[in-house]
Amino acid sequence: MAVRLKDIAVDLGLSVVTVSKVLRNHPDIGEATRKRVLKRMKEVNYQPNLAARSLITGQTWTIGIVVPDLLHPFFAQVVKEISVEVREKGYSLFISSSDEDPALEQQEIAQFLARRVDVLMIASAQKSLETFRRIEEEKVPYILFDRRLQKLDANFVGVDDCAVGVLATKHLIDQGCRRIAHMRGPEISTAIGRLEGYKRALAEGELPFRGADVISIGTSGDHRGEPGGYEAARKLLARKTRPDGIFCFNDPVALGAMRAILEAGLRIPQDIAIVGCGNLSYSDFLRVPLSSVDQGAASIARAVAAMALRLAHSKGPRRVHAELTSPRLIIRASSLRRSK
Amino acid sequence: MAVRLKDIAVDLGLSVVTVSKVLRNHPDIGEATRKRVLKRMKEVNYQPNLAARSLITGQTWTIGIVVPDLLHPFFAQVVKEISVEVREKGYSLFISSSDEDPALEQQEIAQFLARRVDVLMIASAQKSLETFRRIEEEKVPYILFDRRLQKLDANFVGVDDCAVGVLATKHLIDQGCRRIAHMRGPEISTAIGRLEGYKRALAEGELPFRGADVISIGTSGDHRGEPGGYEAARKLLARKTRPDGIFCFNDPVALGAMRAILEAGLRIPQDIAIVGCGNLSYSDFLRVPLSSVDQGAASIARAVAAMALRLAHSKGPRRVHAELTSPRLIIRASSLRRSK
DNA sequence: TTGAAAGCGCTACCAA
DNA sequence: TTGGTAGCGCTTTCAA
Repeated sequence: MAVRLKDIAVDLGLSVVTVSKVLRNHPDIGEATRKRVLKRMKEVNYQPNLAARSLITGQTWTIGIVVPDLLHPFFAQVVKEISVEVREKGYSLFISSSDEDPALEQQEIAQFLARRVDVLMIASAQKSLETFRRIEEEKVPYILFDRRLQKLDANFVGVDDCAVGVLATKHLIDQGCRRIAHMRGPEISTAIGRLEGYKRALAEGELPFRGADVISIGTSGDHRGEPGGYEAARKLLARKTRPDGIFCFNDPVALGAMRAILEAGLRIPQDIAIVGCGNLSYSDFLRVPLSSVDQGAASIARAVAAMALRLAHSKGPRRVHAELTSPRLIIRASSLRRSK
Repeated sequence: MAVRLKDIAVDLGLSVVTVSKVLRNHPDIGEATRKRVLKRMKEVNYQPNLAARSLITGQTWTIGIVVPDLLHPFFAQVVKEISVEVREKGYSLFISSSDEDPALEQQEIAQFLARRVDVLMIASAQKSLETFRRIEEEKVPYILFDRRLQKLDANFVGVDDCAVGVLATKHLIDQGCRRIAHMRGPEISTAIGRLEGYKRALAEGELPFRGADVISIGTSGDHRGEPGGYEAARKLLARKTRPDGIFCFNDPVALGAMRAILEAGLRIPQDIAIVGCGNLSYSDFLRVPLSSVDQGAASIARAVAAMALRLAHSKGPRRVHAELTSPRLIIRASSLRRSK
């Protein structure tokens, strides 16, 4: 049905090989022949069958990306930017949203491996290394982004989560907060890093670290965090001494916390200052505009894409590489207690 | 490098054909042989080379989806849900975010056609029919969603945009608004339909339609609409008589409008009531929680996926089919002037 | 500069 | 029930 190399070859009285060479810009082809072939290709709107090509070359010019939740603006933006970057180089992008389910994620990765993607990009919900060992067996290069696994020495691109925690917490200290709580995320690297940064900033600010001031918002996905933040804040407010600042794992959690605080008749930031993370698109328009640490989705995406293209073209064993990007604090009303 | 059918066949002293038949659950295979083969496949973790299979069968088990902006929550959700639906049936999803650029979109569609996707799903930014004629030439089934083109008789799934306009406008009338403005979107079917619904609701409510009350927010992408809404509202407010209700093409536009209105010292909804469309995730947490028409992204996604699976499996010429889903109004403070 | 032959990994068809 | 043969559309190698 579709036009094949052979059809063009027959039309022009040439061999398939010659036409194939023109297609791939092979140098030893006469100028006249090349022009004739290209002209004919245009005329019949020839599209090479990429499956046939892949079968021989072993390259598919496809990349697979797995994110825990495409609805999360951070991941949506990363995927969008990556799609632009790799398209320019002729790659197509397979997408999968794993819904934070390790089993589903594993299944999708297996699917992508079966499709012989040239590179895999994964913001993983895995707890074990099994899946990655499998990928390594297949010798398909892969890049983790946003989240990494302890004990797994793999390519990685993500924000410096410890710096996120420091930035947010130090800012709250600068704003005069003296009892800062932290609503931490689940047991993944991002939450662990941000907690680490929180502790470090407290230490630098000579404030005591109290284990009770760290409250967990459960194990469900990121953007499901609003109810989690609400519950956590209610618990904090029920205590004898309440915090005067809260660093929230992410923005949805911060929204939930804000809701509970406002409901309790307290003021933000005067009674409790809030900083989130993620810099949600519409943070400016909230009841109290939300201060937030921006992870720089665009620069992460660019770094992932660049690394992927490097990996796709390099042959043989590759050295593992990790890239940390710098977060940026966006100060809004929810944490601004002092005019400068 | 990777395990092939042939390797398994040799290991077990069988022919490639027999192993291939086991792989595909072909009936005429002895139970004993089948078990041996399956066992070995597990052992060596066999993954069939899908490119080789596609080359013969002509099916790739891939679907291509093109959206104008993946960062837009509506499209992110649609893609996410579709990815879940089609994955269950063994399909993988190619994604592309066209950035509302018809040329880029066309290029990506061409890429997907070259990859011989089994179905295409497009929320299109095209103005002309050329691209679609090309797709039809290739006989690849395609589905438009969210937006459709006049004069193009194609498969379509989307919300009933006229109903969106009616729902929003009628609600404003019910809330006592008597001079309702409409901030309309660019020249695409969604904006045209919503405007149509606006007019219809006015007529039903026996309110006059005034051309001047329809104000355009420019041609840039959906989510870029906040500045557009702000500008449009400023213009409306500068007039001698201002509206007491505004139906906005989408939520970002509504946010912009709200900003301008609050800045001008007016109250929402007492002075001006607002209804948007899209039901942004965090509408509840806005300065004034925003009433909005929900397009039902999930049900649109399911309908698109179901239609795609039908098309992928049906042979020969297919009848074109259009499916309209019903919008739902989510009432929040921005339009609630009367308690019931 | 051009092309014949071989083959990528798999499936379709038909014979044993 | 099993398997030989042919071939999907293309690239690779090497000879002309």
